[in-house]
Amino acid sequence: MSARVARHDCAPPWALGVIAVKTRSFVSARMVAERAGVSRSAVSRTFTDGASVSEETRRKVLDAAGALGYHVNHLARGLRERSNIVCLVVSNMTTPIRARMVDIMTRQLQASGWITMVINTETDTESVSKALRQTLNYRADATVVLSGTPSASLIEACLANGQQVVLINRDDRLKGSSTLAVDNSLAGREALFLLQRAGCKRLGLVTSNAQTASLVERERVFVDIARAQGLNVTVTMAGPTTYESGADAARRLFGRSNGPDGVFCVTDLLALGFMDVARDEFGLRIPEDLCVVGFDDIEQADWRAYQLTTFAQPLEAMATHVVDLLNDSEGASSDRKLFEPIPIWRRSVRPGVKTD
Amino acid sequence: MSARVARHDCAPPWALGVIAVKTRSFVSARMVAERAGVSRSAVSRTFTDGASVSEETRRKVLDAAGALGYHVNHLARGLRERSNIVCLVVSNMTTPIRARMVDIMTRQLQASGWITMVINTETDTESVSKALRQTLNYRADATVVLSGTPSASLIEACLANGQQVVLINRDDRLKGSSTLAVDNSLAGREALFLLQRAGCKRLGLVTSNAQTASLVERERVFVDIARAQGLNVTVTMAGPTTYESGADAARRLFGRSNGPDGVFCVTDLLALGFMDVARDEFGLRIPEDLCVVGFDDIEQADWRAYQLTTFAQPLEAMATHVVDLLNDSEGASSDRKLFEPIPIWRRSVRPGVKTD
DNA sequence: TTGAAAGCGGTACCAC
DNA sequence: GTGGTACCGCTTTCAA
Repeated sequence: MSARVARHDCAPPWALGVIAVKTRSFVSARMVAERAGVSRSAVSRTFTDGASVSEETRRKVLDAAGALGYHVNHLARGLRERSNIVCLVVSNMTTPIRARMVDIMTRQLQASGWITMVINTETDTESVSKALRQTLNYRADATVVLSGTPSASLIEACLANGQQVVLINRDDRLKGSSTLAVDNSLAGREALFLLQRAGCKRLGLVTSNAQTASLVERERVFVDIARAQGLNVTVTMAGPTTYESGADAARRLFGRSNGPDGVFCVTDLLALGFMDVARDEFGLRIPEDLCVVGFDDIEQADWRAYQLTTFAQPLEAMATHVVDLLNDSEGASSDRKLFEPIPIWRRSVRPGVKTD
Repeated sequence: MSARVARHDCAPPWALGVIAVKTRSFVSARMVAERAGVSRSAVSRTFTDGASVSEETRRKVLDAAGALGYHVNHLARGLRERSNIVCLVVSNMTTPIRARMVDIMTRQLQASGWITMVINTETDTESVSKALRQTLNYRADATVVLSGTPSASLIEACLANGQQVVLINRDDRLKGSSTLAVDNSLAGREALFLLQRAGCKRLGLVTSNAQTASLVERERVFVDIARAQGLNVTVTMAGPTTYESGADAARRLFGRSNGPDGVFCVTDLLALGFMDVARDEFGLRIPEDLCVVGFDDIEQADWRAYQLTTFAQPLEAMATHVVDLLNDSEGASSDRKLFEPIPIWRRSVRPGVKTD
């Protein structure tokens, strides 16, 4: 691990009154008790919710605590009870959608009294494993996996240790873990519908090589339904789930004759890169010559340069559900909840010719 | 706080061998010791770096630990020694630049053996206070403030409790805390130089109402130097540090006659909104009619729709410095390190007429 | 090398 | 209501 050496290079707490120089180290309940002239138990009770302390004692304790700068040690508390720690496992944190997920999750967890340990992982299993072990080391009460691909065995270790495990937008549906996901097939179906209604004839689909369950599902449904209707779909997979991959996809698709006039990009980031190249390098007008649908509704999709029609994930609702799950703990552990993506209408798809 | 009730609603560990049903709760060293037929001390030593265990014992312990799924309890360990926890205080996490900071910081901290607790705060002092108290509750060894405005008194509480405190890009230079910042005056100066070299005559500056030390400094230097040269600068402050504010700023600046032809936006996000409106709503060509310089070098600045000339913060180097600071702990606690922003040349500023 | 025992900071249970 | 005590899980002397 780390190569740090420093230990308690400072006066022990009980030397406090004597030395009084640069105290260092944390204040303990014992110190507060001494100063307040009460027992440690009294101090503990003062800071415990269902207490039973006289107003008098309470005040003395609070005064002493304030003067000393006392803070209850949750590490010690977590020794007997729950640690109140939630581990958030996430990869690709800089992606706008992921950043928002982390933002919303941490915010809601915090508001509900949890403390969040963020484990930032590469997508590969190895680094997730290392990370998850930390989860266990710190006795997290729960692990929430936003992304990355943890090995089933490790998740099982978390479960075996009594942790709650919540998987978001992933397929591995392990016994004992809760899963929440966005209804990707709905998005795929709806995307196709939007493009068809706009009168698009030559359909394209742009995806990444990440091949996440979510991505694959969106693609599958879009393509299947289209083909069932006798429509061909040109599928392009240009690289990771990035702006650049979207740009590359556009070059491939329009580099040959007869490019598509309606494209579903399984991610906004792909869509934005795709749009830029379609316009700049191939002179296509959006939505006149080309309609584009994305997924995620990242902030940039609303920027004037794009105005991308897309689907929003109900992130706040999803986070609320996670928090509820954790707070219940008993409540229906091994379930799967599906959230409906919300279509966001902007200008990258033509208004559509009503045919009713 | 939270309203959760559940306690150890499960068989005690020592019932394991007997009941063997849905074990739950964490495995302890004692259980490993029993199974391995050694003392608890032996188990502890096996997992301590400078151990002194016979190969035989070690193997027995590791076998038992593996079978039981044992993980050292860092909470208990942190009771006597350092907790190895670092608190990362951050606000506005969805902002691209902030997301990257969090990403890089967590990654490097992790790599160096630290575990990161993320405290997501509104920018207001109150919520930061609440958050920082958590820091103390969990006995974090250090607190790293990426953004938000913690009250000086709380920071002092952290310091008094022996925490290391590192402030990034903030001005509050408290005794005992380390500060790292980007050289904002250099950026302001350089931005002005770029615009002048491009032949811009009517200068503008777009900032936000956040009035961070960093933002103020960039503005101050840009404006001061320009005025010292007899050039006037129109300063616009449209709202928070967002894309929309940049857009609004453009509307204000170009809504009247004789708008600027060279603008320094103190943040990329402002710059991108500014560019979109300048082009779409006022028909200005960039860089022919209008030159724009930003700051941060967020990913979007490199997108084809923008190609913004800007300054990058050397985030990796900064994170490395933070980690070094934490690992040293002794090393020059109360210092301030300045990092040079790196100019990134793109196409939002004209090549510039050399005049040498 | 090993095991026993003390202590880290709290909370819960116990009499008083 | 209050203080004493046991115990949470670990590391660390200290003898053996």
